[in-house]
Amino acid sequence: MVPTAQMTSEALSQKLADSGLRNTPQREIIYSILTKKRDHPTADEVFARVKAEMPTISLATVYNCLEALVQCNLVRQVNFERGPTRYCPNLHPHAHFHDETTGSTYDIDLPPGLLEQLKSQLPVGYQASDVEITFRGHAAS
Amino acid sequence: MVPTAQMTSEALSQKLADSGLRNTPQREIIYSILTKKRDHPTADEVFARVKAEMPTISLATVYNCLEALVQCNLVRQVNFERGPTRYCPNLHPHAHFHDETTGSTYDIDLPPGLLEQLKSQLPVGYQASDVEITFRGHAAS
DNA sequence: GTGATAATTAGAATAATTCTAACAAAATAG
DNA sequence: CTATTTTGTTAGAATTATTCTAATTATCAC
Repeated sequence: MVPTAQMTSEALSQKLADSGLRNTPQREIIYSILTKKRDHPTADEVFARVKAEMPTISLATVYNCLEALVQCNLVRQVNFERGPTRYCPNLHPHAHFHDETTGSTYDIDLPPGLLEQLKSQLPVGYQASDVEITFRGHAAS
Repeated sequence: MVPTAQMTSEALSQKLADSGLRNTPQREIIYSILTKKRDHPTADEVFARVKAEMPTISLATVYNCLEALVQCNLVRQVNFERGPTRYCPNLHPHAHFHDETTGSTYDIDLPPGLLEQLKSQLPVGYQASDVEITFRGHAAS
């Protein structure tokens, strides 16, 4: 996987401000946790990780901060079969692969134009703003 | 949409038996409700519809029966962004389109081989048994 | 600094689903 | 065909993930 550059505190603040939101220590830590280990953690898992650095944080704040990061397009929510929502800081269009044995989620890069190609195959009158592709199976690696 | 032939009571019983399950009046009514109006109802919506015909049925039974129909591969579960699970008797491989304005879900037929083509593009070591494609947007019709 | 606005927090509330235990129906054994 | 076992249904409690509420705290604009 290509390591993505860490966003500066200022860039994060700017992104938040663009959506009318403020930066806070909680939001910053949570965003850094998501970029540090891109394993699609749930809110509970994020809560556990952030508590190590900021023991007084509450689960409600974790949910609120994650929502703020989703609002300002720094993080995407990933859902799989009514399991808890997972959070993904990979903003490039990509699909997800769900390993049925381990429960792990992997990002899958898609050939450029594939999503547009899929959208173009919709029947007349269907205008898709987004396409979500999820693979389910077993990953060898 | 292509109207699909109604399955006979015997065929339903056979399908259930194949998975070691019995047929019951509840399972039969619920399956008929799903095939009658293929609008991807939630368990609650199925409950409301079945109560018209069988007022004494319980919501737990609706969940149990839907699960039985899923077990014997007569019905598929469809999930969208942590909303309640929806039930779909369309067994042909297909995608779903979620209308953001109405909340309706539509089946989208896919060109034959497209799912296999997608699976073949996975990195080495990723073996997908299933691919799920969900479009989100606005349907004109 | 002061008032307004926004964010955090703890705990209560909610929604969808699953579990539990009791009862009923159906299949199987004697 | 009756007894026994198995399976299915039911009502209500429990669970899980998430959201809401109200109080407190922090930050911003002046």
